[in-house]
Amino acid sequence: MKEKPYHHGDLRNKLIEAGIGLINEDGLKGFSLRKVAAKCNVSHAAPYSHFKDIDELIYAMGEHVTERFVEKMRTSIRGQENSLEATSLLGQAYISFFIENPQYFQFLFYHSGLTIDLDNDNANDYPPFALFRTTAYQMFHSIGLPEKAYSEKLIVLWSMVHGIASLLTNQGIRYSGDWINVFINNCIKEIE
Amino acid sequence: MKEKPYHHGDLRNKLIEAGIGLINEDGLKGFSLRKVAAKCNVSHAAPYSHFKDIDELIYAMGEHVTERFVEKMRTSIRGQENSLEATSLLGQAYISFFIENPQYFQFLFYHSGLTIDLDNDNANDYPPFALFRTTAYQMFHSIGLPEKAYSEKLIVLWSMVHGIASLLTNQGIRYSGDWINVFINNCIKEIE
DNA sequence: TTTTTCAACTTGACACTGTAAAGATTGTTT
DNA sequence: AAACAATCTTTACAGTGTCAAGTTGAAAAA
Repeated sequence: MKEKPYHHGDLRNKLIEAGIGLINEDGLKGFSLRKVAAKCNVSHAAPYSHFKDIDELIYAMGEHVTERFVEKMRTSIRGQENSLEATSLLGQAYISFFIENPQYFQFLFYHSGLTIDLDNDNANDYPPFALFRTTAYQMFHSIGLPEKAYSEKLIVLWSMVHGIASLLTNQGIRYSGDWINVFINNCIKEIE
Repeated sequence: MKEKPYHHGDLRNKLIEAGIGLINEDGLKGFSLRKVAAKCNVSHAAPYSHFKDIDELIYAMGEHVTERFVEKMRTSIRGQENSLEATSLLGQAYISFFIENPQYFQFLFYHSGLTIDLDNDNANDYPPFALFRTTAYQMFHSIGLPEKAYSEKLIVLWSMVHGIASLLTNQGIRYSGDWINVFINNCIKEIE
């Protein structure tokens, strides 16, 4: 509705959606620009009207997935007043998102070209991380943690959640389903 | 010395070494079977005498890198009697290995095709993990942790170390150098 | 010694990939 | 109506993995 660029509809957005769909179907290895174009019934060079190269399409797909990702995190803490509980819920949402979409972890963090700056607390940074930080900081405040330790404790917490997601979504690593709860429980313990 | 297959020397091993070298130089994106063959002064189809396809070469490269990886972990605890200290050292070696070779994390865990079974304590599993488990279990014993909690605590510990390595070696994530020590210190705290 | 054998390697081909250049299409602007 | 500009197609090229057929040469068999 925003932009109807041409007689074929809004190809740009359709390419992004088709690209994400292709990753869900064929995985990262089977991904190709020409397949995405074919999925949209356009010629193989049509994407070049909207993206400089394949990496720019992949980046746009990454932004799109990130939006869904942060949206899931947001809804997971909607109406939650207790910041300790909220931090735990965010961690669970973080992990659940990648368990529900196992392809996305590798895609987001190793292919999409996104950049995260862990040093600047207020830079234009990665929304999921910013959300996690805001909530965690409230929690740190509520439990009386000295402000000096905030950023350190935050990174440790996040790396733990991130590491769990990494292990659980790694294609080569097998585990029984119950590990998820084990992780989350330990995550909560770590927070307290 | 073991096997001199043919008049061109032991191509199989040279392909593996050249492949690892190529990843160090051009990164994972620039990797190709034909480049590896060219690096060995051999025709583009020659690798097929030693590997069924490119994935089999990559897997062999993964095994080779894993050997170096576990070797570094082993030497890091050589002569160390204190199991708590040893566990900490293993964690540091784990992280250091990937900081020294930033390409290897993504390669090992997302391209090499290695498989890890977190459920079986005595399966023919991933050597770095097996080493970490053995040492951590000794440490658990020494601090009097109930045996029932061993495997849980182990996975939590490892996912933390793994998550730190993941974040610190991610190309898109920027951080100031000091985070490494912050992580390690917190890791030690978590172990105690 | 001569011959046979056979794994290791080369050559050539194929389908597929990303991408660039040039041309065609069509809505918008002048 | 004419010019424009954005969107899409066609064509082309270098690079990729992989297969099939041919070549080589060292070691085994005669």
